[in-house]
Amino acid sequence: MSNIEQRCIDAGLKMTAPRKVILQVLAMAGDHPSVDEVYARAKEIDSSISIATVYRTLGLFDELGFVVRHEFQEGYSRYEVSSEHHHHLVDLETGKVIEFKDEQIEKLKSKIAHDLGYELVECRLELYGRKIKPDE
Amino acid sequence: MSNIEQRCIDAGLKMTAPRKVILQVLAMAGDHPSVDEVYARAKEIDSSISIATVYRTLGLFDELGFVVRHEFQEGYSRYEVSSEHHHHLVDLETGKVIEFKDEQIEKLKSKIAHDLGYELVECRLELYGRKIKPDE
DNA sequence: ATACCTGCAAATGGTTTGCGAAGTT
DNA sequence: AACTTCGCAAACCATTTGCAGGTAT
Repeated sequence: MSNIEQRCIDAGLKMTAPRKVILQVLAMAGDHPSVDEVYARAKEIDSSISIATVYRTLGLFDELGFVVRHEFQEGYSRYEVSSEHHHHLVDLETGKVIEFKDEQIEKLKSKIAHDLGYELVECRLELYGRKIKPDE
Repeated sequence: MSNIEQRCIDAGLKMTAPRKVILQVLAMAGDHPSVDEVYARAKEIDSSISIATVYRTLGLFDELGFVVRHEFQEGYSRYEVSSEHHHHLVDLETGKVIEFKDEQIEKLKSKIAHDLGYELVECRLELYGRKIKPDE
């Protein structure tokens, strides 16, 4: 039984077939799939699943903190299994999402908020860039 | 004639009544109004204006770089007259948007992108926080 | 005159939701 | 049995768009 599955049970959720399928999809996902992608992957396991359930389940998992919902500048949401705090760089040409972590940025963010008289609660930091090719 | 109005003419845009009204609204706005807010303010000047025109005009001004479109985590867009590069801190309690600039952050962003093999093209940096009250 | 613009209303598209049926505990 | 959860289809809602009439240049 997966880590999240146990946490679902602890949270009092019923372990239904669709949820197990979505959990399985998330466990296998090393990327940042959109709802449609999660739906497509889930359907390969059980074609009877409904996209409404995918939306509901991902929303639920987000509320419970099992996944993180991102809205990069694409017009739809992507989800990732939550892990250590990090930010993202989006490849403007391929759409590929790269994760990064930077201690200096973390400190700077808090400091800036503080200097403005605010306690930093959350933040969104996304870099959008183009891959540098050695030969140009 | 406003600065942007001149730039519209230079860009070859026809200076129609609706555009002048929206320009006037933007010139008066010191904040980050949503489309609905721009629409409401514009209607006070000329009630015949259509929200489709507000959407079209703001989209056009955004393309031309006269305004900047933001999508804070609210489910709709806000616009601001473009000025010097800066980022935003959103007050989670009031929704108020505070602008800030930080040279260190700018350098760090580029460095991070570079270290990942990318040229930084654009970025989104939003802080969300709660005001620190002296008595707590 | 002729592009370009506008208002209106309909369409879009991702996301949410009401409902009755089905599943979990 | 009691309460969730599901699939389906309809509803939502911000935004976009087709169209036919209007307007700046």
